[in-house]
Amino acid sequence: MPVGTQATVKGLRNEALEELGAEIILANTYHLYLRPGHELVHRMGGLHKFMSWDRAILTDSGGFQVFSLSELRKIADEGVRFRSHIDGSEHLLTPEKAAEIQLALGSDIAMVLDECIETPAPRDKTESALKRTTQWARRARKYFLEQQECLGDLKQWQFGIVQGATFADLRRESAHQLLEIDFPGYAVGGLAVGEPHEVTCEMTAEVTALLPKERLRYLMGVGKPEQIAEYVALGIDMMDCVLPTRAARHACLYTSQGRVLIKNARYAQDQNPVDPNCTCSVCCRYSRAYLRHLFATGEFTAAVLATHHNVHFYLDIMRQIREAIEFGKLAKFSSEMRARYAAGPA
RNA sequence: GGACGGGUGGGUGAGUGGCUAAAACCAGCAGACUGUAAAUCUGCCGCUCCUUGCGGGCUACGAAGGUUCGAAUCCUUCCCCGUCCA
Repeated sequence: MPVGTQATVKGLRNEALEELGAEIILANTYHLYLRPGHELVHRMGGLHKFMSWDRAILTDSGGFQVFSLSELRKIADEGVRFRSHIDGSEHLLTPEKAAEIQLALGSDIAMVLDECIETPAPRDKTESALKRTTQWARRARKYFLEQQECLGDLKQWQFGIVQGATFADLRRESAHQLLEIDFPGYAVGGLAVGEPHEVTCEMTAEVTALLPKERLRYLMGVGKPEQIAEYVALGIDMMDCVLPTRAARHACLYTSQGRVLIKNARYAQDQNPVDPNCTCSVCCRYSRAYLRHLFATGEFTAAVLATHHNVHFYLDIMRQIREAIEFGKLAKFSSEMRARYAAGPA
């Protein structure tokens, strides 16, 4: 899932996303609540209409902002009190409020508010964050079901989020508690935020072992190209990551041959496409030398083209994974990807 | 011809006796980025040597001399550039 925090995937028009085959994108509750405001979006006919995107949208709850904006918020059992990073105003985000905002936005999948903490984290801190996340999930679910009752047939799905940092038993406990609450889909949160990749995999495996295969299992905020197939092999169905879009803006291109840091002087006269094996419209038309020049001169087309390529590359990885699964070759594909990226920049 | 002002590292531009191989910014080179406060952030950026150290040597603030223990900073002469006056 390409990430479009502010109701846009940075650097791409929706036409491009459609052409690239994106079926679902992410948007963010906290950010859209602050600006332009969920009520405004609701009045404009909902997020899909507002941003002119009729494919699926998943809205993150603001739980990640508990982690990333840690200096601007205070957590209590009631919810999270944020000081706006835009104008300093204070806002209380409760599990109910986060659900309400997402209902107003009208996303297809809403996430419950969770407390995402850094890893590694001490056990007592993890336990209290986990306890709170479960309580919040319960409250969010209750609110959501009441609204559903009250408003009739709601198409939106609500997902719970497993926490527990790097403690296997706490991860299992979290999963069990969420299963008890009963969600149509489950996410694994609070990973890839500091711990080694092997630990990310271990924790993911602990959780997917407990979550039902018939329901969607979503690993939040991952990953690097070479890690994606591994997560799928562990039972993950959905992922989102800012890496393809952010790295693109920072001149890092992902290719079939590894990373290409396109600003490097070595590409100044390179007439080859970014990735000779890529079929995206950027690789079909432009050279490495030209892309490097666009970055060197600070043209925003640089970011546009790079983002287009990277998102194509990521979505193509997913297409290849589906194909590999059909042919029973997922493990082989996964190890090939790891080998390709082991060497570092191409 | 005269009166002022000014010449600093690839660029812009601080510095007006020692803490200055010389601020800051830009350019250049390299790196990081994982539910986006990110078109962001970090490191290097005169040459050279080694035992790679808050190490040694050399060169450097228009040029050449001088004063001083010590000069980008003070003095002298010269050369450039800008503005104004004739």
